[in-house]
Amino acid sequence: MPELPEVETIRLGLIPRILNQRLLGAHVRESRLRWPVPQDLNEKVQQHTLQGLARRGKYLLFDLGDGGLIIHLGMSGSLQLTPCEHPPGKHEHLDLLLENGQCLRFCDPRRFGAVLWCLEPQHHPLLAHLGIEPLAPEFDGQVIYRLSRGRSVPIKIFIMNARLIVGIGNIYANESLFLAGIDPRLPAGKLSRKQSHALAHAIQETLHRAIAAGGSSLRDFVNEHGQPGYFQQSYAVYGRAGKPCRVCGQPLCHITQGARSSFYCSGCQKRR
DNA sequence: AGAACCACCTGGCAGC
DNA sequence: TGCTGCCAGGTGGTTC
Repeated sequence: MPELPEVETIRLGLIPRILNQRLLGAHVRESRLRWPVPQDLNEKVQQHTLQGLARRGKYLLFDLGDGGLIIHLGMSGSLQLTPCEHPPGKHEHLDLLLENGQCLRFCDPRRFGAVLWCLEPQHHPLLAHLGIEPLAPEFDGQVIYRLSRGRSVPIKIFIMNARLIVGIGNIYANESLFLAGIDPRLPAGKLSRKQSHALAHAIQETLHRAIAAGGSSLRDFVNEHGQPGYFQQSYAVYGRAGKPCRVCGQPLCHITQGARSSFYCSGCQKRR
């Protein structure tokens, strides 16, 4: 599933290719996404110029000057630049038609994603309650320590809560906690200052590494060129239940937290 | 306010 | 080989 590094990779890849392009319209083939795609999307975007592409958490914000698009890739979404005449596949639900003859094609087999129009995307209700960006300079151990006081939820659930910290999905939550040497079951409020700093550092390190590697966390993820990413090959714990820890050799554990799989090493990751 | 749980969706895969 | 049924997972919403 596209996590923050994948979304950032897509954003960085698209910027030089679509910025300052005029939109000739939008072609919607399937409007039933997480929320319905606006019926009049074609009229909304027509003749607008793509002036910017920002990101908030995993939301991509396309600045069209007078309004903008909010796109979320959900769990299986991707965006590809492709010639307009290229026939769309089964799950390629909509095209944004560019003046250069290409289209930005939105594909999402599971339809958990979203394509919305908004006059002021930065102020959309969906973005209003989002927490701190883990890649922002002000994100550090002090922030984690302060946010986690008085909270009893397991630390893994805590770092995946987008109202507190945005963009950390299941895979990178598992990887970050391993790198920080923290047991995913540890109540957030029990985190020491030292652990908070280790965790902040581990989260940033994990995300930066994934972005540098081209960012991918799902077999069917493709970037804006249609190439698969390769970060999934270097997971330390995710999906490796029963296999030996790459650090200490102990078999890795698998538990369920908040209806999601957690993977950890009981030797390397401590509860205090 | 915080925590727990549910709904949405479909490709992929295990089991028969 | 083909069918059934379960799982994964981000996020907003509901319930406790």
